[in-house]
Amino acid sequence: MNNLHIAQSGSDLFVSGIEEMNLADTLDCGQAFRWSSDDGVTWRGIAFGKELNISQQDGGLLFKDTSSDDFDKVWRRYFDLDRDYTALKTQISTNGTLKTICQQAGGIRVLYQDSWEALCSFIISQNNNIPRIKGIIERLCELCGNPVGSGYAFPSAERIAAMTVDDLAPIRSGFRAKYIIDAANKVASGQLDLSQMSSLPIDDARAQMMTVKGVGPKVADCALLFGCGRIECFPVDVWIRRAMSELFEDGLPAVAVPYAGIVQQFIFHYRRRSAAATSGGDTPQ
DNA sequence: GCCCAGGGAATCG
DNA sequence: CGATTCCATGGG
Repeated sequence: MNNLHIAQSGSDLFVSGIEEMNLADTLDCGQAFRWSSDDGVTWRGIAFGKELNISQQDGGLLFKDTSSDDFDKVWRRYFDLDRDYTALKTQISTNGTLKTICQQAGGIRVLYQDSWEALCSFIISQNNNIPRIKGIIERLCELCGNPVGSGYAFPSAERIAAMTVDDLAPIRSGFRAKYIIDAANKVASGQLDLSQMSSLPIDDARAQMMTVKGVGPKVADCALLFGCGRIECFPVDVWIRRAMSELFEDGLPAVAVPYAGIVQQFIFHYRRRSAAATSGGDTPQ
């Protein structure tokens, strides 16, 4: 088990007992698209309709202006703080290659995001690059999200369902606009019930997700992993396909299968980081 | 101009 | 079935 320690100091919350975590890697590895930082230490973002300023310092996480209520209801689960990543990494490190990956990319935690935001975000991600994905999502929030703090919340499915493809022109999402609208319509109408996705048999959940136009196996797995807590999902994109053929020709080692989604993030980050290191750092961040 | 980007739908043998 | 091609847009 984790030995999480939570201390209040004024209006801030300080959380320690998670020394193996790397906040910057976690927020900037391409699993969530609404976090930004000027210095790589302090991060600002909006999730579940709440703005957060957070930094990693003195061996812990500093949640600025955060009530223990918000921490318990939102951030504790969002940052997956009750999972013992140390034990997980020790277990999968019985494989030599995974041990190296854990050492170089094991600070990432899989964020538990809002299911609708995750579905919509990974629809936008298809055949796209991370900086542009962030831009499209930011414009979508500015276009029709509710104001929150210094920014805008991610718009609800109902709000987007009230719009047309032409209405989405300002966000410049290209051919993905029609997919966003279809997803919003199916979620807002109840035809796709995202609240069931955390408990449905995984093949049923995946099939449900794929009833949305523009949602195939990869986007479905990303939405299930990052938005519905389904860590058995292992989304395969171009980076993972490359990494797997280079590092694990016989597939994911059995010891990692129960945590496939978390290990996928480690591998994804490890592979992209090595690409950046060997190409002069000009690889997309 | 080219190629690629956290893919998927449509089309064609 | 598997293999191509097209899809919008922006950066390198």
